[in-house]
Amino acid sequence: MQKRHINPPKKIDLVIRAARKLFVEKGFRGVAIPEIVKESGVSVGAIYLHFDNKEKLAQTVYQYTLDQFTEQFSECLAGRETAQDKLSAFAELVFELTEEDPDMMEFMLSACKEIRSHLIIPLCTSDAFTEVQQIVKRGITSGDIKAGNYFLTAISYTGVILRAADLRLQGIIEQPLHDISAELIDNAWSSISAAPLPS
Amino acid sequence: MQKRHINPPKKIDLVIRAARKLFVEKGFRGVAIPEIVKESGVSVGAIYLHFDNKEKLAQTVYQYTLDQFTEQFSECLAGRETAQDKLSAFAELVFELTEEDPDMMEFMLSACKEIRSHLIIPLCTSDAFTEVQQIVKRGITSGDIKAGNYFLTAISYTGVILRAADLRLQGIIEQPLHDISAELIDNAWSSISAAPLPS
DNA sequence: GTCTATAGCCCGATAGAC
DNA sequence: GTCTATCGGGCTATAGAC
Repeated sequence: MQKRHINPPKKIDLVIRAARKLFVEKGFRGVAIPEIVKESGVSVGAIYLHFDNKEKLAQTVYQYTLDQFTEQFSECLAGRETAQDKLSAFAELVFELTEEDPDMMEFMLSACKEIRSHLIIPLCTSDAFTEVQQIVKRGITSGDIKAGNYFLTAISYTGVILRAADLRLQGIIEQPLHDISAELIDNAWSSISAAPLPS
Repeated sequence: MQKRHINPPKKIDLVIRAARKLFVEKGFRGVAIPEIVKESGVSVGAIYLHFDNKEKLAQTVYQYTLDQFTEQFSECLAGRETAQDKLSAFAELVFELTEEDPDMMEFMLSACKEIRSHLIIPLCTSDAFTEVQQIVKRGITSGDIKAGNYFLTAISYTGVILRAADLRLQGIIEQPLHDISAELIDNAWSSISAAPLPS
């Protein structure tokens, strides 16, 4: 759908990564351009050559992050057949990214809220999240997932998963999510499953 | 525990309310003191007489908001007996506040994340949220709620509820939460309930 | 294309009259 | 206690050398 490349030329990529890291640490308005210069090694002039302004830069960071997530989610879905398996794949990806690339995850979940542009796509209408909604929709049709408003069902599942990721990113959950993912995924699935789980 | 009053003298209250509204709209760093002056009708000097600096003001707003929520939650619990009823009361309060006092709810959920003070209490260790955890803990003991880590169980329930509130505040959910609260509360409870629901 | 230097603006916090 | 006026600092974005 979007034309952006996941691997843009090196310098731009450096700027995006550095900006994302700093946005997560200090918030969009808390980061000054000179800091991005220091973190990325790219000069002010070069940054403004590639991005119209700070806001545009942040939007690019957001789109870059969304694309990254969507691509990884697509890969994770390979070989997953049932709705339950596909949703588990979503949860596992979220948990893995939370541990391995916390900047990315935190930016996706909350740092981006500071960018108040009207043009920005809300997370839950992004490709990966609409795909989750479609998985749920088909799961309802096939009888695996309880009947109901598919959007509400989808956010119930993702609500459990994303809240855990959020609390882990804030340092409130101290264990790696991998250690507790089974319990969380079980809770999330229970919230939307059609049949009671066999004990 | 804390000594703050819920109803401080009028002028301070005006400043807190105005600041919270603006923080939600534009973020902590996006709000200039002169704007708070205009919104509250209280002058710069008066603001700095009562609050050491902008950061302290934000912390006061946060504590004020938490106290407000805790007090209302306590009232809502009156007459609720079972764990399920008590958690429903939590959910209903969140939904009601999301509709009736969106500034308060949005500030509590996310605007406060911008205040990076080390002294700030995370939401889920605040009085109201630790109370939810205790409700869950007792529910596990009594057999109403499935066995497991009580903290993870609590965040699973609240995850469903808070995500719905968040999406409503962002305008992504278009119906008033009251219209869909039954389905959401059912999903949240299913995620942690010990027994399968009777169909 | 890439850099440094700086113009121009706005903000937080204070000083000092009332 | 409350106000207005203002200072000093730090920011974004640009200008202009290389």
